Amino acid sequence: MKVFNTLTGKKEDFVPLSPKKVGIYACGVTVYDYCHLGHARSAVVFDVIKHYLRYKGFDVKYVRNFTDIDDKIITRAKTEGISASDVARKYTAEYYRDMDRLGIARADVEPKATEHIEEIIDIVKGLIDKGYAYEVDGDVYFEVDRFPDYGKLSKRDMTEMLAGARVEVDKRKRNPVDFALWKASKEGEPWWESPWGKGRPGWHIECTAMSMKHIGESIDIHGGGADLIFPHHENEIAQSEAFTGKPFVRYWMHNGFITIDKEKMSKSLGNFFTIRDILERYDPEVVRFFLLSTHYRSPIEFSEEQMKEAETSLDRFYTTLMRMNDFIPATEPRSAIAMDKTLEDAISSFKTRFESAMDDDFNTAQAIGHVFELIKDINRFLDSNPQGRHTKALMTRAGEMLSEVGAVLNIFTKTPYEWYQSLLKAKKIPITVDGILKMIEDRKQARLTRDWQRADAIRKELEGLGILLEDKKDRTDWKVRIG
RNA sequence: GGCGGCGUACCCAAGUGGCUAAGGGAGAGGUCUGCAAAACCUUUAUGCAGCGGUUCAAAUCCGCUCGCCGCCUCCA
Repeated sequence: MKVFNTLTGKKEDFVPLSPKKVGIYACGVTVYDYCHLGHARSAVVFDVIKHYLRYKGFDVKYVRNFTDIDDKIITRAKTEGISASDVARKYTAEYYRDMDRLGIARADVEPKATEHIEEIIDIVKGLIDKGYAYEVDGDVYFEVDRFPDYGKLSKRDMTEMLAGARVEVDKRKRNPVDFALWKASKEGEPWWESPWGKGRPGWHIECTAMSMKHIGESIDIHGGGADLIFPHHENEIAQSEAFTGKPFVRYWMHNGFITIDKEKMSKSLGNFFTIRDILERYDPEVVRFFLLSTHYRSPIEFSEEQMKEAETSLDRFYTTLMRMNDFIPATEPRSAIAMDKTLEDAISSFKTRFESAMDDDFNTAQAIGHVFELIKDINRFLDSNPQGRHTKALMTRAGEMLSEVGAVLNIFTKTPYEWYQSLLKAKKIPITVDGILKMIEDRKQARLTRDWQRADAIRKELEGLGILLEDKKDRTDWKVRIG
């Protein structure tokens, strides 16, 4: 397995610290507002990575944190007129609401900064004792000059950074790039007792404390959005390695951004869509498919058109699945045996192809491509009008394989019926399944009497609502129109 | 200004040294169908931003140029 490591800038063989065990720490969210699509991408990507590592037989411990104390939370508390902890509680609940709807499973541990104040204080103390940090007026700063490797992740030189620094220089810092480990609390702000007085943790230190507590001093994979590389992850390395003297992370993994009109989707630009906005219009599976149809490190352009294409692709998948399902119960076990060497080969090699795509730095885009190659082979085979026990076995095998792969990617997991039902809901189509079935029945009567005009009128009426009918040999199926 | 990334067909998107450049969408033609839809078949890049170079061999490596984006401030 190869994994792209931000630290070395290369794809490397994946070798965990202890064989068959993997510790992953992914930076979660600061709970001060609703999550947008960018948060969804990170969550989906690391969720799939976790699933795939388990699929490969690793014993995975996946930790995803919440930053529940921070400047932005405090600011938000003021504007909403509630306490900082209420802000954190509220948006943590909203986070779960969105992620649950997106089908993102809970991490094994979901630690919160405020539940690790003791550990944080211990590390800050340790860093002061070791001479890596200093206290000024109740604030504690990490002294970047004391850590020669500083900049190794984001590949920057401290002296150059100073030249281009847009940061306002805090005179109390020994070096403008020094960053806060602990902040003295101002009047009215939340605080915890510490050796340096009342205060709260800085942003970066919580991840050091929580990853060490829940995984260990060295972890296999640490991930997050690419915007966390600097300063957040750079600072984490400095703190953690200064504190333990050990390498902090073996593989740093960062997902790319979502863009709109080629620009990064972000709060500050205001060009973002919240997860719930998008789920108003699209099925969660469509969102996941959209996010996985591009490699995790590349930027993804968000647009209605892209979402429609994702929906269309999924529809192709489920249409084929419906054909496969149709076939299975309809077959008489005694009828002639049909063989299709091409399909057999495609099925046999499918898992290998899927795995080699995923082994190559979790290339979900290619893996999905392989799924559609198989879909094409299945359709071709089904078009050849096969019969018999052997065919049935092939379809069953193909179906099992698709659902196994689907479980890893967390797409392709519905039944076709569930897919159309949820499209009905996502597109807010004003007719129930029973209503549709009733009209199909009426049309069937019309067709029996060869009343084509009436039959076509019913088809038209449903089409107006966004429902398409497909006449099969023995019945009529309905679908939701895409686009 | 420093650092990093990207530029593959009409659109999206894999592929990073060697068989016919995956897959999806869109378009055109066809098969099938009461009509449709779906599916399938054919078709749409002798070429991978441009120009040079390395190599028996490059979309893939190197250099330059152009264009776009990101990070350097909170950010997934």
